[in-house]
Amino acid sequence: MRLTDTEWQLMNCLWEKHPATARGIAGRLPPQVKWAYTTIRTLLARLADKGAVREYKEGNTSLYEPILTRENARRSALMTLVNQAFDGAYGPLMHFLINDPNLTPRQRQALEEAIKEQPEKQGETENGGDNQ
Amino acid sequence: MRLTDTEWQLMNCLWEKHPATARGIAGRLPPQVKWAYTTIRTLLARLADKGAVREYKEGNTSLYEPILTRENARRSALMTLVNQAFDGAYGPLMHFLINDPNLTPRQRQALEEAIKEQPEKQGETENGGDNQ
DNA sequence: TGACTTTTACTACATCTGTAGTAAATTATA
DNA sequence: TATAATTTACTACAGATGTAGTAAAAGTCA
Repeated sequence: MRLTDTEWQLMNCLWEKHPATARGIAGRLPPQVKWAYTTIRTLLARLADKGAVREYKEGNTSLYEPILTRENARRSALMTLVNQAFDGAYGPLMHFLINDPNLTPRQRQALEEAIKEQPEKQGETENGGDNQ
Repeated sequence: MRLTDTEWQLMNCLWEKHPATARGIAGRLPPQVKWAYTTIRTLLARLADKGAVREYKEGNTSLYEPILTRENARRSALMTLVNQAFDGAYGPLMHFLINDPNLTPRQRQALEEAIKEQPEKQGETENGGDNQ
């Protein structure tokens, strides 16, 4: 399951608190995000189409609930990144992380330890059952 | 600079060897990827538009060369991921990594060390000058 | 109950992405 | 130097994404 930028924003709100109404989500979006109410509805409908959320009615009002877990969404986003940008292996990703300038020396050292025994080509597992 | 899926494929070829012709790139794409020659040209033109590659002529033939570095492309892809999926902080990402089932116990242990002194909210730096 | 406010159900529309096709110009080749 | 193969320069077009708008139905409140 791939999420778009806007879908991540909504899902982040939903994971934080659910079930939620469109209005409720609107209230918990980051302050810079100023979407029309109908925009939020449109995006939620698309998420429901994809099977990432479930929509049900309470009286006349729609409530939304995540089906896709945060865990799984993260896993597949990370796999996508690793596959496209890091040769499909965690090793290069970790190498990259240890060169990040805002790591502390101790963190860097610990990461180096982790990489030492990195087997070849981890993370090449091609999206098999990443949903739910 | 954001790259799309197809753009990553081309850039990966270009970083590996450049300058390169469209035909040459076609030859170095992964075998499952079977794009028409003109598709590759279209994508390269879009990359040139974005300023990710430079296109120049050798006689009648176009040669391409990356302008965006692999390093920077990786950095910004990682930042995007961290921002949208991991609360804008490396900590949760690392937590996630240590729970990956195909880590060795020693790696896991080393990563745990790295996380211990994780400062709050790293990686929240909002895409400021991530190009070039 | 009449007048707002909210919600729903649809529709809209520009841009971006994936994936070419065509015609004309250039280059290689028999 | 015809003919074939390659490259260029443009155009095309469907599906995904971002971002709403409108009209009608339902709910709320004076």
